[in-house]
Amino acid sequence: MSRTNKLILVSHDFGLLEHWKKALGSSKTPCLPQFSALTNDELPIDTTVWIDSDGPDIPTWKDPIWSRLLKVSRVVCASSSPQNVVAIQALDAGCSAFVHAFADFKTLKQVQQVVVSGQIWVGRELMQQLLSGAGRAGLVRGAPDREWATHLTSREQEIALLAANGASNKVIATNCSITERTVKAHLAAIFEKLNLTDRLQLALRVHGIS
Amino acid sequence: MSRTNKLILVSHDFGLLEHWKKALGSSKTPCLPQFSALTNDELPIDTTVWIDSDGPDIPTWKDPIWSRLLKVSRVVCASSSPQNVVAIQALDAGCSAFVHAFADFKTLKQVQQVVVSGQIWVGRELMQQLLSGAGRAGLVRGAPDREWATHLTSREQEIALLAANGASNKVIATNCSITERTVKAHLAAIFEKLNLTDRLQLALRVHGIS
DNA sequence: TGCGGCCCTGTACTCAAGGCCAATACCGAA
DNA sequence: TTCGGTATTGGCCTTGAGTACAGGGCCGCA
Repeated sequence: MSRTNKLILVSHDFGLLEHWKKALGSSKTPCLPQFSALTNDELPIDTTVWIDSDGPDIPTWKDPIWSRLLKVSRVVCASSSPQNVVAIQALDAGCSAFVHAFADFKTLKQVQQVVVSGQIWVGRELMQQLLSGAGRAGLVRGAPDREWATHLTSREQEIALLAANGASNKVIATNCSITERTVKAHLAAIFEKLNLTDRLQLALRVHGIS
Repeated sequence: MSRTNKLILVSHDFGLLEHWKKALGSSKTPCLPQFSALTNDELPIDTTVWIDSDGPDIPTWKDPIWSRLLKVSRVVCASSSPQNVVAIQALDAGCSAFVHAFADFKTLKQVQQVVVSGQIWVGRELMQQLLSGAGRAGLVRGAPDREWATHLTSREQEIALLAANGASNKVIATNCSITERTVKAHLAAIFEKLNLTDRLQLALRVHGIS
C-alpha cells in the first residue's frame, strides 16, 4: 500500500471481515461486528470505513447519522447482493464507493486506493447505467433535447416554452405583449407543426416525456 | 505496474506525451502525434489507448471510427480543459475513462489500473454530477421520485398518473371503468391536496419539472 | 410587382375542464 | 354503533382552450 491509512471494517459476517482483512488490512485492523458499535467510537479523522450494508442494524440512508459519519471519514459501502437502487442511495448519501462485498482482493485493493485518493469508485455496470441515464436526464446542460423546436419560428418556440411550463394564454399574452388571440394562433401553428392536440401534449413533448 | 499491458499514447503535445510516459510507460512506449496515425495501425488486442481529446484531428464522438476502435482496445480520453459535457459524450461512446491530461502521476497510474481491470474511471466531480442526476432522471427504476404521491390515495395516484401523461377525463373514465364525473371529483381532490390548479401543473409536478 | 412566410388581431362557436353543492355506499377504527 | 375517510355519481354553471373563418401589416425574394 502506498500509504498506511486508518481503516475500520464493519460487518456481522466474520467470514467477510476475514476476506477484507486479507485484502486490505493487517491482523491489527479494527473490526466491528455491528454498525451501532461504530457510532459510539471515537473515529480518528481520515479513516476509511468499510461497511457491510447487509448488516441487520444499518440505518436508512436518510438517517442523519450518515452525514455525521461522512463528515469525519470516507465510507465504502459493500453488499453481498448489490443492487443498483441501493448503490445510488448510498452514493447519493455521500459514500465513496459501492462494491460487491466479496469482490476479489485486487478489486478491493483498487477500491481502497481510489477512495483514499479522494475519488469515488463505482462498478462498471452501474457506471454504465449512470452514463446512459445522463443523456436522458438532460444532465448535460447546454445540450438539452430541443428537437421539437427545429421547425418552429423563434416566436413559436418562445410561446411553446411558456405554455409547456404551465402558463395560461392570458399570461403568455401579457408576457409577450400580444393579444390572447394571437397566442392562440401561435399555439395552433405549433400544434399543427408538431402534430399535437393540446398544450399538455406539448408540455410532455418539450420536456421529453413518453 | 502489476501487469505489463500494451499501451499507446496519442497526442500532438509532446510535453503531454512525456508526462504520460513518465507516469505510465517506459521509454519504449509507442507514441503517436495524431489520431489519424492510429487508425492505420494494427492495434494489438488488449491495448489501452490514451488519447488527448484536445488534438486537432479528433473525430466527433458520433463517428463510427470510435466503435471500431473500442472493439479492439480500451480508450482513456484525456483533456487539458476537461468539460463534463465532453466527458459524458466520450464515456457514452464507450471510453473507459475521462481524465485531466496533466493529472498527477499517482492519479494517472490509478486510472490505468482501474481501466485495465475492466472498470470505468471518472473524476469525483463528474461522478457526483452523474449521481445527483440519477435521482432526478428516475434512472433508478423502482425508486423514482414519487413525493407527490405520498398524500394521495392509490386511486388518486392512478388517476393522477394518467392525467399527467395526457389522458383526457373521458379516457381516464373508460380506463378506470368509472364515470367522467368521478374522474373530475378525484382530480379536484388531487389538485386540492397538491395545491395545484390544473392537469398541466399536475403533469409538471408528477414528472419533476420546475 | 407579386408571392409567400411570419406576426398580429377580430368574432364566433364548441367543448373539455374545473368549481360548487349534494348524495349514496362501503369499510375500518373508536 | 357512530364517525371519518374513500369511492362513486348527479346536476349546474363558468371559463379556458382550441378551432373555423377572415383580415391587415411587414419583409425578403424572384
